Amino acid sequence: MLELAILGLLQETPMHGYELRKELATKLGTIRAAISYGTLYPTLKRLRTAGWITESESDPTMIPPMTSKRGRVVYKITADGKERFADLLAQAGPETYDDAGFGVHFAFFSRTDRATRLRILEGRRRRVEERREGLRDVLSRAAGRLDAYTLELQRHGLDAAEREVRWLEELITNERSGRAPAGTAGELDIPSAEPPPQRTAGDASPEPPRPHQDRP
Amino acid sequence: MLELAILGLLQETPMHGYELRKELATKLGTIRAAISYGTLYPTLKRLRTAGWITESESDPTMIPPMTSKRGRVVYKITADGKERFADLLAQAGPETYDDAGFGVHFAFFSRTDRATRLRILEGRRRRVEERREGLRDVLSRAAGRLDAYTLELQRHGLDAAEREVRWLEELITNERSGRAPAGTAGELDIPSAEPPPQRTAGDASPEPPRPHQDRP
DNA sequence: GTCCCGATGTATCGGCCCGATACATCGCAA
DNA sequence: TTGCGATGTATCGGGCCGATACATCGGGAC
Repeated sequence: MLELAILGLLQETPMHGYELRKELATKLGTIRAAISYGTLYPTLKRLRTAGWITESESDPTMIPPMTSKRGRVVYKITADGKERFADLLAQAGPETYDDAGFGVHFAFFSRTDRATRLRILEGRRRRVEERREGLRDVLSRAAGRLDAYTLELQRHGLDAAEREVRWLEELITNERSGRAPAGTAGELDIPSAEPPPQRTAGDASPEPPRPHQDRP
Repeated sequence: MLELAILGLLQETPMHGYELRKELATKLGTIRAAISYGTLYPTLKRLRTAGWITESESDPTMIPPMTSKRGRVVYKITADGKERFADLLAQAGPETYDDAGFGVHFAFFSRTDRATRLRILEGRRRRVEERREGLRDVLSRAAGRLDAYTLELQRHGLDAAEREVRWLEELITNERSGRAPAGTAGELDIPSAEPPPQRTAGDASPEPPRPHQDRP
């Protein structure tokens, strides 16, 4: 999951680790507070070994605020890396629908075609609905077995789940209303051995989402 | 964190692994869907090594639905384990206030004294408030730098954070109104080298929480 | 009758990710 | 000039996960 996020950010511009961490924190602020260096650097090494990115010493004269010759390593995405990024964006496994996975995918929706966006949104919705049903079951059937605090926790969780389903519903409606994407509401998971044509960048998402009513 | 949860459940009644996993799933349904066996069994082994629990082959004649002589291992908490559980419940580190840590602690609030409950509730509130402020900052200052989908994600996250703060506020008010716990609202983190007197079980939480308005 | 399937049950392995820690430099203010 | 906070790279032990393997039990399909 982190792999996808890193590739996505490096697609915009090359960066060194520290910078990357900060960008990651603001882009994924909802998902995780800040990525640990104990995660970041090993992951970067892994990506480098795989050939998705390159490491290089930064040219000291190019960085205005830093005149030093210290070892700042700048990471840059490769052509293979861009391909990999596109693959990861388009393909959706089970881990695409948990909190972290969905968040990362969603954060890069502006680089995802509408069909994939819908597929992921609906997959996530299904996941949250299941969670919601589970909580409802517990609250109705096992209510007597649990103490008041545990029940309160479940209630709060149920509330959050219901709210997220509604949010997803709005987003899905929005996506569809842009223009109906060929298929009707029936069959949503096309086998899709091939990811969509993948034009290099900045083609998708003509209209932005605005499903949230502004709170005063 | 899992350690606390296991000790807490085994305090109620001895269990074997499979059962434990199911109980864990219903008790912590909001926190994590279901604990992995790849986590559960190593953790149980760790707890056994530490002396907090004992493993024993179940007496086949005692289990009504199962007449077999198969190797079902029943885990039981020890006296040391109960002490350990009380310690973990009372002491709160930084990890007590993240999603998972807070959830587990909250789930066992009925076995926690009021002072500790308040301390944890307020610590969690502070944590969520920080998160909320961070999201507000991003939404106001860095709005231009981010695409519409990323912003929508932040908005949804901010909404959830605001909602949780309100929830915590209600819970805190509730706790306080039960009876004012000696100290005023000023100093909340007593050094507390010793956990509260620890009467073996079933003493805390005279009145249950009901901060949630019933939705129809 | 028997055959297979889903629930029950225990256990390991590779891998991701985290917090703690160590170390070094830069700009700035006391 | 001293020292502190931000910047910057990196490793280590350990928790937790998903995938996998293996075995038994009760019951329904055939």
